[in-house]
Amino acid sequence: MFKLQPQSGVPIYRQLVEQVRRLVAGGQLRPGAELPSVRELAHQHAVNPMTISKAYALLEAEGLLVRNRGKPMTVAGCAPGALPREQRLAQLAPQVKALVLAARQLELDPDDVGRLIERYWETGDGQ
Amino acid sequence: MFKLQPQSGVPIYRQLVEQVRRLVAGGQLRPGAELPSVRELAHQHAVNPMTISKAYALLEAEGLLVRNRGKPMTVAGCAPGALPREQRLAQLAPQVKALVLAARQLELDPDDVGRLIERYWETGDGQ
Amino acid sequence: MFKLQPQSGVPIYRQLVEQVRRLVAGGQLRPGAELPSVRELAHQHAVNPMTISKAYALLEAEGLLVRNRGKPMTVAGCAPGALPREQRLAQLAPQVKALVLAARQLELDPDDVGRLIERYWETGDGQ
Amino acid sequence: MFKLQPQSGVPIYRQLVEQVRRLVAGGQLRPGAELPSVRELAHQHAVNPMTISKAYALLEAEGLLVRNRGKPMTVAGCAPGALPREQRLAQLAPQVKALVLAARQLELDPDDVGRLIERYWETGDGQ
DNA sequence: GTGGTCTAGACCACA
DNA sequence: GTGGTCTAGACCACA
Repeated sequence: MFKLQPQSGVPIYRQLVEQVRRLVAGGQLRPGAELPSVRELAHQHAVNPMTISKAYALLEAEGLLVRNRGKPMTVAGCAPGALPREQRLAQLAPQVKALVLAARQLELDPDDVGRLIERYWETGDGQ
Repeated sequence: MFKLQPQSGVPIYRQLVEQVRRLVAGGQLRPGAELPSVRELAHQHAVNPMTISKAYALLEAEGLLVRNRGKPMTVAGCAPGALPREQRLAQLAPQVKALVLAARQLELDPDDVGRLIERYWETGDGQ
Repeated sequence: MFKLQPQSGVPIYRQLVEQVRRLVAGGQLRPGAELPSVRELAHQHAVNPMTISKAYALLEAEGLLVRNRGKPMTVAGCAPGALPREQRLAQLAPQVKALVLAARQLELDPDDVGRLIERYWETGDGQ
Repeated sequence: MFKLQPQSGVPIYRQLVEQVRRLVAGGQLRPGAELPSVRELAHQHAVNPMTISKAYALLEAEGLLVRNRGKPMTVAGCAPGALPREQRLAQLAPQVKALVLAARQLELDPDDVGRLIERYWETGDGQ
């Protein structure tokens, strides 16, 4: 469900926060849905439980997740369901801008990038 | 020449290192080309000079830049010139994979992403 | 400036969060004021730096404090300054209610409590 | 008879323990008096029975309550009856100190606090 | 079983 | 100097 890249420079807890936000925005995590337990995620990704816990705590403070004492955390009932496409596109903008910057610095053109995207889309094993 | 995003989570010095690498790989910075001074860059981006200095030091250790006493740093003469397209594409892969992951989590499709890329490409204001 | 009671049952980081909120609401910490460093506070109260850090992070998320890279955290410029007395009284309500409950269970009367309050007020060394 | 605040940061079982101690110290629960059943309390406060049970177990270990097979727990016959006022005041001290600290941080004065106490005393709905 | 709190300590980024 | 991130691991509160 989640893909974490410890090497990327982006803090792990932050990667997790962003992925949860996107899965909710995209409708793959609906209000009420249960999240994997802290321990389970920590074990799966060979990461310390506190790192996961920190991400969950931030998402709770944000109102996106709710804590259920003694039970798994869930997506908040009052969380916005899947967002309209426009807003989802907006959420992707920073990453797209960064990619465009990188591609231009590498003297590549939009078609190069488009082909790369298609290639990784199909395999789906993303990162 | 460079775009730094302090908010992105990626360390500033690391953003700078990667951008220099790309500009060299893409041929926009050719062997012998001069780089902006530490002080100038620091001032432009409202960043501590030591941060810039750290990036330059890493690039020097890597052999990509050379220090010239009393004069601006330059791209090393023995630096690989512009790389073949294949290698430049390979350098973009991690970012593309991350973008594909994000787009799929947002339930967007490749065309959505393609249109976004075209949009930001034209404006050219990178990030 | 702060008084932490590890024994009280209330998490330490939470005690700290509440005290900062009150000092800001009361005007003793004005916008722009610097807070003690994480290490200093941790050392003073014989507490782990991460515990202090967690409190500061929450207050930053709340918008009450701002981080200044490499420099001490400060009260946010846009933080509400000292609040009107009514709001400060409201902030005290939960504790007063709890105290009233406790006093009634102990079969004490309001004058008993009043005298206790005066006694501890004078010494000022509160807890 | 009891008021539990899950939000207060103080563990629920601990709130319950302290309230029983106070009701005994204040004479409202006399030796031999019956306590509500675990199940009943758990239901009333929407709390897991094990939480109530833990509080009762601690009070039993302390000698304040006794378990009666098949019948409700009771206040121990050998429990100290109502305590002298001095001791009851002493029991209130930590909370009063905490309140004084909070009030001073909020730049309130003893009269403000006194009026608040009177207000909540009358309504009697404690917390 | 669930998540929360705290410690001791390493190492990083930035000023 | 400042704060941030992460680990390994103990122990707590609650279901």
